[in-house]
Amino acid sequence: MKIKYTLLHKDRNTKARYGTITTNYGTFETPMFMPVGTQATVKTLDTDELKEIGSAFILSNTYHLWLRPGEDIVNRAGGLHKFMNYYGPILTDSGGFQVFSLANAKDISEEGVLFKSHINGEKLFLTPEKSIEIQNKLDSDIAMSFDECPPASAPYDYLKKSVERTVRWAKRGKSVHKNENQSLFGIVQGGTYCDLRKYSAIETVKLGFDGYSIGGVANDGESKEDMYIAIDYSIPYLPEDKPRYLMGVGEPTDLFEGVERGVDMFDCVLPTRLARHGHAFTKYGKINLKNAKYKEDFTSVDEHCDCKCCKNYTKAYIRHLLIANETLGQRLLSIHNLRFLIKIMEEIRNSIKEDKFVDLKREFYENYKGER
RNA sequence: GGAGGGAUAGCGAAGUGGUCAAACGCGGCAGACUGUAAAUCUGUUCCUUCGGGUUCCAUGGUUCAAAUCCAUGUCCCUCCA
Repeated sequence: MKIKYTLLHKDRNTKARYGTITTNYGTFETPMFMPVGTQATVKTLDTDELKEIGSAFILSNTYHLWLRPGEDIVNRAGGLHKFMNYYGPILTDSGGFQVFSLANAKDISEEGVLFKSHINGEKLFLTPEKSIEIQNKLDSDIAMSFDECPPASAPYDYLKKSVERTVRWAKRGKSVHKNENQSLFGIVQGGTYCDLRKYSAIETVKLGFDGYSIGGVANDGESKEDMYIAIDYSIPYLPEDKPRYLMGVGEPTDLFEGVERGVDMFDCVLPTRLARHGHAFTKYGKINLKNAKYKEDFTSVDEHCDCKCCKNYTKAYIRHLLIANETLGQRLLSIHNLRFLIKIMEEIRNSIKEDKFVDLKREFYENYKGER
């Protein structure tokens, strides 16, 4: 079946909303944060651990799985869930972001995008139709339309052409989407331009998708303000009865800002990447566990956290693991950072239900400062 | 006892008359990271009141100039007896 979004409560003071998404793997509350598992794995975690920290949807990536191991292998394995042993909902990104992020993917035409494989340099051509076909075979619960994700610094004229083409790509992708067990989302682009966001949203919504994403907001040194503007320019044109997904975001404060503006779904590599690089989110801000000041700090990473890293280990131990290049350190911090964001979302949902989102946000910001 | 090789910044290791406060690696200290080409990348690492000061085992010497050449000493390594 397709996913079903149910709007259950609108916050009295902001555009924040509480709802549920029903999937083949159960019903999950929104707003939600989705861990990223590009290559059919949330780096360093196994699927039991994902369940333990309360993850619902996780992401995977069309481009990466297309290259390796290939969508046919995943398909013959019985689909992505079975292949990776994750029996929860999975969303696959279309490869659109890779058009932007891979240095070798520069040849963009109406037909599609010419990539040079980052693995072996092989020339590969990805089209909107191909992306959807691959995602059909991967058998994710939500497929994303193939979009171009240009940097916000791109000139207006380019962004305009790109947005128009992305709408045409969305239409082409939708026309070949056959998997009745899979939902399909459209993506709103348009940088920080009000008219482009409006055009992109209205035209994409006309095509009729199961949900709508706001893309191109976390690129290329773009400022926070630009991100918030892009959301504000897009949301008014999205239907209330479909989920809104802010792609590639974010930091703890970004989640609050997004929810406040009416976003239901978020994903970001940051919690896991920061973890692998030794950084942890805490109630009082981000900390770098590799810093010498934690050498003899025998307290937990975040005393307010209920994850197994914080319940069982000390900063000094985690630091030792990181410095000694032991992967357990990266694993434990990944678990913590993901749990931190997922727990924020739990608190956010509860606050919306009681119309206290503004209070929760204020309280969070009062505590969450820079480095501690 | 004989023959030879070596001692360079926290460690390893280049450099064999001036362009050397001394390559490079590791270690140390910090920073970046937002739909993951990312267990990655960047900066920094003798002292300094930022003018400069003091270094390449020690001492003495040659030279306008020495980590680099010479002498002596100390310590280390290899081989032969």
